[in-house]
Amino acid sequence: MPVTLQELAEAAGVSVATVSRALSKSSHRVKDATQQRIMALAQERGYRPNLMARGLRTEQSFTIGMIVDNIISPFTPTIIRGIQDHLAEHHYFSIITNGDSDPDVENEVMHRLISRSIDGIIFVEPWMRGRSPVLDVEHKPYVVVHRLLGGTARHMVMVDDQYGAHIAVEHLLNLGHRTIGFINGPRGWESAVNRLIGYRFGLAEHGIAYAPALVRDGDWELESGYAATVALMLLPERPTAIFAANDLMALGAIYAAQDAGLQVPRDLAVVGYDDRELARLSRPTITTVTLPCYEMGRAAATMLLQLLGPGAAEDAAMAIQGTLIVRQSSGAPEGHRRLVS
Amino acid sequence: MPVTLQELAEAAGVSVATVSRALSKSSHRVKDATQQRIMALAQERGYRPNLMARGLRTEQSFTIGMIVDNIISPFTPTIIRGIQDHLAEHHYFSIITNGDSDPDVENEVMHRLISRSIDGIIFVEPWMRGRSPVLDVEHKPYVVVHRLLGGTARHMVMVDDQYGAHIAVEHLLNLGHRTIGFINGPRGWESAVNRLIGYRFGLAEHGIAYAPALVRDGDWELESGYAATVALMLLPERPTAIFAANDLMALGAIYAAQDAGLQVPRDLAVVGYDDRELARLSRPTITTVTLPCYEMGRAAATMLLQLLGPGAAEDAAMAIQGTLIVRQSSGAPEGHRRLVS
DNA sequence: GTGAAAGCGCTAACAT
DNA sequence: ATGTTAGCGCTTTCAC
Repeated sequence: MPVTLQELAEAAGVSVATVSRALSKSSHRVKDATQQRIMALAQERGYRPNLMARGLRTEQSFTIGMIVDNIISPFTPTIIRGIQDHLAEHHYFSIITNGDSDPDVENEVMHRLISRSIDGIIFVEPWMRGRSPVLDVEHKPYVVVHRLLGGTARHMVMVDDQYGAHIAVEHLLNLGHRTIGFINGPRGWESAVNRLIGYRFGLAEHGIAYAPALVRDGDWELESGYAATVALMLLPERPTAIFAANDLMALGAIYAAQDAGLQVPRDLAVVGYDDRELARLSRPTITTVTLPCYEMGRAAATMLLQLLGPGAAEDAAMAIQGTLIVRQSSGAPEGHRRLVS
Repeated sequence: MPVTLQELAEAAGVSVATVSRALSKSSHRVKDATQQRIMALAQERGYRPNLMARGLRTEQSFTIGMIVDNIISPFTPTIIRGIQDHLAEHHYFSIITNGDSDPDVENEVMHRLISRSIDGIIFVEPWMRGRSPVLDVEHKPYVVVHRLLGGTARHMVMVDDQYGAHIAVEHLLNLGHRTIGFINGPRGWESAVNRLIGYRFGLAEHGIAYAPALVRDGDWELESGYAATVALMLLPERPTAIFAANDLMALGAIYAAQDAGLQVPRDLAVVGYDDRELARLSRPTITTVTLPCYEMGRAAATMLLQLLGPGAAEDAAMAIQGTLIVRQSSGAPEGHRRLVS
């Protein structure tokens, strides 16, 4: 049977109140001698507070809920890890549940989490529209990470997609490319919109006119990258480089180029996005922009714990920047000097 | 403020005990009329039981702990998903923590989980040796999934690696191969030992003598698969097929073959293990044996909930079988992925 | 500086 | 069939 405060109190010859005070940094002070004695005793008997009892009393569980869309999805585990590492440093634990792309499931799960007296919630790629009336009413703070389909949340952490697309395109421009195809994600995705902005901004900076024909909408899958590349190769002014909005489509682009007898990067440079494992394994390896999942997770956890602390809860939206990882698939095109590594 | 039993009791004009009984299937019966009235009232006011309070009383939290080695690892999320899906069906939640390949961390985390009154624990690829004195003393049941470094646990769910290796080799034998190289994992890994047994058993079944020279130890990484293949190709009796103990090394084998001017599968057939994403993306796509992570997770959760229920807790060890996925690398006639839609 | 006592929301043994 | 009561382990006034 686990050791309780009462047992400690009897053994030390004091009251439970004193033991409680000695073990937690309470406002009331305890005489140093007794404090030492009690702490030694607790150590010796292996006392561990019953957190359910404490939570019942203090209305604080040191547990937060996480509603992820699906834990089996490429970026989610890394985001979770970022969250958990920060939580662990503050002695918080997390209960993770899947929302399964269903607002009803998310809603039900939210209630069940509240039922467990969690202190707050982090939504990872949720399907709800950014505001949760339920949580607002219950005064449970929440933070949204990575994706938000419409609406805005008061507290959120996103990727800086404009920046990411910008550095990708800039890399190709610095290599001397002037005709750069862009295989984007499907219309309607926030990240697709922002990556297009970043792409256009990069071109504009270098005084290159935007040509809509160079932009194709993929669906994030390899096949769509392949098809888009085939189409781009048929253009009168053939692109010498392609920026794909994710690594999967970039790999499709590479396969299409190879099937057309082109060599990557010699005949066609390719840059991806996400830095998935495949970008390190493919031949050639793929130059890509990292999705800063771990950092986003950490940022979200930091934000939530701040909300849990004292002080005003101001609205906050963070955008985390990825970095460019240069690999084999991008290279200086023939006749051009490599300007930046 | 959340609705409590007491509020419901006052509103219904009965005692809290009656409300409690009406809402939970207690052994004591409540008059149908009052029961209906109370349930309607609870529904109307959105009553949700405070699970911390209930847990404090019943010593049951309907929460289990999960200690995974690292949530960012290829198989873990799928195992977790399997566990969570089964738990959800029984209204259990799970608290997931990382053990980080460190028995001390695992131990500390275990204590902190107990402190939260979890009902049981599932270890996913743990570093502890199979038995936890702490949990045994606390009478907290636990199940180990997927990997166990030495020792045995009373309750565990593993992969049937002998079977997996067997069907892989059998596939190659059925294709007519007689000299089959085997790139295994490092010595000392349980799964490497078992996969070797499966390999040898497959050969023996077809009356083929075991040739130690055909077996190489890799370290699970792509490069080791590459190096092993280069070595195997130099043998006097060159293998016409290679079975690699994971997909990464299989990809290394394919690259080595390609660099040697050989075509896969025409000149060398390759079979992997795990069915990672890369097996579907590489060129050629890789024939492989699935690691039944989801099923293992489900089995583990089932086992644990059984332990939590009434009845004797017999020791149990399950081995789950994967299946063979035939793709291009072993010469599947119609295993080609469609690239253009 | 320490103790006594109340109570968080719930269930279960004991009454009626 | 329902009410009364005790208590799970803890924190926190309120006394002294």
